[in-house]
Amino acid sequence: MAAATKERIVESSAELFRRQGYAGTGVKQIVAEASAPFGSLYHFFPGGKEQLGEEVIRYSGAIYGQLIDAFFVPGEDPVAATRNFFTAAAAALHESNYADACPIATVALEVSSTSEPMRQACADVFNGWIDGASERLVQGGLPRKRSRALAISMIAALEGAFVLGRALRSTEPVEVAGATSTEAVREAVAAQRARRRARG
Amino acid sequence: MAAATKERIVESSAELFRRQGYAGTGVKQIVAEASAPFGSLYHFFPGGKEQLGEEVIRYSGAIYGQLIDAFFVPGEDPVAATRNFFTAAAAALHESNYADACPIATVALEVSSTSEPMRQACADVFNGWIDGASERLVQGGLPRKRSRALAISMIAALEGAFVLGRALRSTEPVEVAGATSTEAVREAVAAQRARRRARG
DNA sequence: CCTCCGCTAGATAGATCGCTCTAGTCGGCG
DNA sequence: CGCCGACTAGAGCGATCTATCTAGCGGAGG
Repeated sequence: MAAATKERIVESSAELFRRQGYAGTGVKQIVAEASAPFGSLYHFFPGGKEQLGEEVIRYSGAIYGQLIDAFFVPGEDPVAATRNFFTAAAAALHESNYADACPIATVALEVSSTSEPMRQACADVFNGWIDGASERLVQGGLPRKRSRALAISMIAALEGAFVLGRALRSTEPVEVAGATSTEAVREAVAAQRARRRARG
Repeated sequence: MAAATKERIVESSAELFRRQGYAGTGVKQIVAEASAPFGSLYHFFPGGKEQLGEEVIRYSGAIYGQLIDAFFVPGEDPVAATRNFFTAAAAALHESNYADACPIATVALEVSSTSEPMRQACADVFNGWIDGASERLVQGGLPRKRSRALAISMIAALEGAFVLGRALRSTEPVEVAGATSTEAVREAVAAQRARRRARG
């Protein structure tokens, strides 16, 4: 089926955008990487490169969101989940030779002031991640407000650690951010337990 | 003097790169924004756009490093410094209509896998920030190792919060990351005080 | 079988890219 | 003054950019 071509275009774009950004990737390079005919790109994405960019953001965002969900399993220890998540992120960064970090951060920074539809797509993805992680922490027994703050802190720490890690070619920032985030979750859990005990 | 032209080119480039990235900014746009003759760009930067990019990274990095230093004054409370720094960052983000966040993060992500000299420039800048902030925390009474971890966590938290904040058009991530970082510094200071008391 | 249409295929347009080149201006110095 | 080097000024090169256009392939439905 021909839909496979569209999928290949999206996947190749996702990989290229992640490594070299949106503006730094040409449509010719995309179709070459995807082994797709040039005309197909404009057949599936009549809105051109910008529409492709938006769909790639949402696609990559959904994949990475599932990855987050895979670590923060309801009912299991959120402290261990946080630690494991950052450890896995550090390993993936290292194994890809510091190329594959966040799939949308590069594009997000590029387009936040230049393309409203793409910026909106990034915002939707980030909000999805925040809400998802937050929900899992709530299920882990933390108060809603505290969970949201932790989720934002955690995602911000990861994104920033990726920025530093890619430039420094080191996993240290991811490891350090992971330790700090894990500690923050541990304290939140402890504080909540203490509150429950006090209440009875 | 003619050096003023070079300075205008660097400053205009810094602003454009920060908002739309390196690949998304053309040299024609740079000289137009700087009101500089086109030929001057290649007179001052014979290495072309890449050399300009590298110098802009180092220039912007130095400016922002001074900003960090201005908040973390030796002898003053590092907890308050952290809080004030993030508060100021949130205000700057809001006032620039979510355009001016980190001056080099966008470029750092773009070039980390595509230009070794520019990637190295970003690494040098980040290392400078980390060492600078770390040194200030040491002067504030914290152990060296703990200071480095805090500095990395703080800078990563800020960078990530900028990524989220620009896309979401909200200062919430910066505020939340600031609160988390401030709390981490507060705990480190408290722990160090306790250690000192125990030792006598 | 034939027609229709989703899709493939790529040539090509028109603009823009980074960059080179020559010509010219200007101030300072011998 | 005469000269020289630093800088200005922009035309223009080849390459590459995004996007459009026409032409044709090939399977499904009438």
